[in-house]
Amino acid sequence: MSDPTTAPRPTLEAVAARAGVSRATVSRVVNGGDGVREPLVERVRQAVEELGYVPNQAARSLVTRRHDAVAVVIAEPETRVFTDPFFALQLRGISKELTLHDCQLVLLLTEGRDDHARVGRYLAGGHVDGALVFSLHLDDPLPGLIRGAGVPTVFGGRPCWADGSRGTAPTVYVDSDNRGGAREAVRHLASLGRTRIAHIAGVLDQTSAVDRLDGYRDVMLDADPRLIVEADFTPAGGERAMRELLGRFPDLDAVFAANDLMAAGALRVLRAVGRRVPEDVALIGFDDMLPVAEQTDPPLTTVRQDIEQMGRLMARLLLRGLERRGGEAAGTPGGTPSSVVLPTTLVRRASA
Amino acid sequence: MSDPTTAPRPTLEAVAARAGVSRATVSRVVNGGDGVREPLVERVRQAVEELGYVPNQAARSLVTRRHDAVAVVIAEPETRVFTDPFFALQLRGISKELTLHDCQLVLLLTEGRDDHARVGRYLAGGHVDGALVFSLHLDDPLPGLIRGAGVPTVFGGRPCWADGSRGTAPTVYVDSDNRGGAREAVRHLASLGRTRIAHIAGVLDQTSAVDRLDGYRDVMLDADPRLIVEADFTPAGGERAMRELLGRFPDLDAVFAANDLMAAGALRVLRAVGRRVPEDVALIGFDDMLPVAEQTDPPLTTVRQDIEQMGRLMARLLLRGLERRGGEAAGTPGGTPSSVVLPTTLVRRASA
DNA sequence: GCGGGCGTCGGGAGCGCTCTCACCGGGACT
DNA sequence: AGTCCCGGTGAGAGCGCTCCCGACGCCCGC
Repeated sequence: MSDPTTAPRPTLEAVAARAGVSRATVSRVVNGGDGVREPLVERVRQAVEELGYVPNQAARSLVTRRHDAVAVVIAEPETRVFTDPFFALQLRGISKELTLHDCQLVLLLTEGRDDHARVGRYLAGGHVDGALVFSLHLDDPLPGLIRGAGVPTVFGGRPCWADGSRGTAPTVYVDSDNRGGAREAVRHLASLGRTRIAHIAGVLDQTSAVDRLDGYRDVMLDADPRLIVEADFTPAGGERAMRELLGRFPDLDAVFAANDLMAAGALRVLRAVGRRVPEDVALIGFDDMLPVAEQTDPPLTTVRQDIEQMGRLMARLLLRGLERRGGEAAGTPGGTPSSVVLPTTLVRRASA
Repeated sequence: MSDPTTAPRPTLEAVAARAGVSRATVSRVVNGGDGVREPLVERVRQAVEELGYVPNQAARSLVTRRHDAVAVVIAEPETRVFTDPFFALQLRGISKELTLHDCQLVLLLTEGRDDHARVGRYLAGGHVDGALVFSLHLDDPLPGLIRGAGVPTVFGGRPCWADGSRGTAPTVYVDSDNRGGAREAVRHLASLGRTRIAHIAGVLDQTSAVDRLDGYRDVMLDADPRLIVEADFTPAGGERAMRELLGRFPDLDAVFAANDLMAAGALRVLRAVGRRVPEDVALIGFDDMLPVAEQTDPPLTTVRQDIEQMGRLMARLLLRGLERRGGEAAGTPGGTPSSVVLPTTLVRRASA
C-alpha cells in the first residue's frame, strides 16, 4: 500500500479553466486535436501537462461505448498446458500488439463450468470491445457462449466447428500449420530412409492433435494404423506410448511425436531399452519448446511454430475488425478479416 | 467477429420500469438488496433475469470511483524468464483469488523504458484499484514510478529496497523463502557427507539470486569464495559455470545451482566429463520447474516453491488492503497487511 | 388516540466525459 | 455591398449509474 490520501484528479473542466477555453476544446485536443487551431492546441497541451491530467476512462466509455480493452480468455489452464510457455508467449505477442493500439488486456482464466458462465456474463456485459479466446477442447461450451454474447472474437487455434463449413457466421481464428508441419516432419523422416515411422498423437479432442495426426497420415498413406498411438501430451504419456509401440513393432526406425514433451518421454524409453537415437530410431517432436527440446540428449529435432507471432496476429485481426465496425458500419473495402494459418519450420537438431 | 447488430443493452431504468419500481430500488437490489422488502426484491430479480440486465461498469465506476479491477504488472518478460512456467502459475493463483472477489485482472507486460512510462501513466490514471507488480531487477525504475503513482501495490518477490529499513512507506510483498530453501539444500548436501560444495549463483541483480547465495553462505560459513560462480539462470550459463568450477576444484563433490535450468546445464557438463551424478557429484537445483527437473537424467533434486500460492496471497493481501481503505478510512483493527514469506520444500529425487 | 421513530421507497442531482448544434467571424461569390 | 459558406469555438444535453435526502407508511409507546 502507498499514499492513502488520494489526491483528487484534475478533470477536463479544470484543464479548460486553466487554458482559458471550453471543455469541448480540451476534449478535442486530448483526442487528437483535429479542428483546433495551433496556438490553442499548444495552450491546452501545456495545461494538461501542468495539471497532470489523465482522462477518466470510465466517463469516456460511458458515452463512447468503447473501452479500449479486450478480453483474453484462456480456457482450462490445467497444469499440463499451463506448464509450457505457450500461453506466456502468446500473451506477450498479444500484449505488444494491443499496446501499440492503446488497448488494455483483461485476462480471464477459467476452469470448470461455473467459470464459463462467469466469463459468458462478463463478455455479454459489454465490458470489453472484443475477445481473444483460447479453447482447446472439442466439447468446450465456451466458444458457443461467446458467440452468443455477440462480442467480436478471434480464436487462438482452429476451433472444432470451423472445419465443417456450417451456415454459421464466419469464425476468425489464427492457427499454425499443424498439418503441414507434421507432413514436413514425417517427410523428413522418410527422406532419411526410414520406413517404419510411428506416430505418438496428442489428445484427439484438440484440433491441433487431430491436424498433426492428419499430417502424418497425409504422408504415410497406407501405413499400418497400429503405428499410431494416442497419448496425452505429457512425458509420461509419451513413455507409455513408446513402450506400446516398441511392443507392437520392435523394428520401428522412426517416431514422430505430436509434441516435445511426449518426444522427451519417448526418448527416455528408447534409451532405456538400448536403442540409439537417431541411429536406430529417429525422433521428431513438435512445438520447439526450448527448455525441453534443447535439453534432451540428443537435442530434439522438432517443428517450430512462431507462437508470439500468433498472438500478435490474433490481436491485429481483432483490432482491425473493431475499427471496421466503428468506421463505415459495413461494406468497407477489405471485407471481414479472415483466419490465418501460420507456417511452421522444421528445426533440425540431433535426434533426426 | 460475430453479431454486427449490437443489441441495445437494457439499462437500470428499463429494469425499474418492468418491475414497476424506481431506479434506486433496482440499484439496491443489484448491489445486495439490503433495505428492500422481499417481494420487491423478487420482482426486481425477475425483471433483471428477463431482460438479461448487466450493470454498466463504466457508469458505476464513474460515480463510485472503484473499478473492481487490479493491474498485474510484469516487468521485462525476456524470453528466458517468460519461458518458464513461473508467471503462468502466479497468474493462475492471482486470477483465482481475484475471481472470488469479482475483480478483473488487467495484464500489463513491459519491456524497455518507454513501456515503463506507459505503465506509470496507466496506474496513475486511476484505471484500477490496485496493482500487483513483478519486478526482478535491482535497477528497475518501475517500482519507484509505481510508488509515485499512489496506487495500492503488492510486490511479487522482495523488491530490492525492502531490505534496508528506509523511512519510506511500508512495502508489502510476497516472496518465497529463498534463503531458507537454499540453506536446506546445502545442508542436505552436507548431510550426505559432501564437503566441497559449490554454488552456481543466478544474476545477482535479483533479490532471489542474492537470497539463495546468502542461504548457501549461511551454511558454508568459511567456504572458499571461489566455490561460488555467478551465472545467468540459463542452461548455457550453468554449463559455463560448471566447467569453470571443475577447473578450479577438480575434487568438488556437490553443486547447488540457483535454479533448475542452470542445474540441467551443469548436469550435462558433469556427464560429459564423466562424473557420475549423484555418486561423484551431488546436484541440487531450485524452483522445481517440472518439465526440466523431472526430465533430466537423473531427475533433479530441487527446492520447490508454491508459486500459485504466492499469486493467491498477493491478490489476497491487495484486496484486503483495498477493503480496509474503502471501509473505515483508517485505524481499523488488523493494521496494514504486511509482507509474507512462504516456506519452500526440498524435493528429493535422484541427483542428490 | 396521537406523536415520534424507524424501515422502505422514489426523486433528483451529479460523476467526467463526448457530441451535437448553434454561434461567430472572415473570405469568396453573386 | 450583401449573402453564403465554412472552419473554429462554446454551450448544453445526456451516457447509466449511485447516493443523498425527503416522503410516506407503519408500529410502538405513552
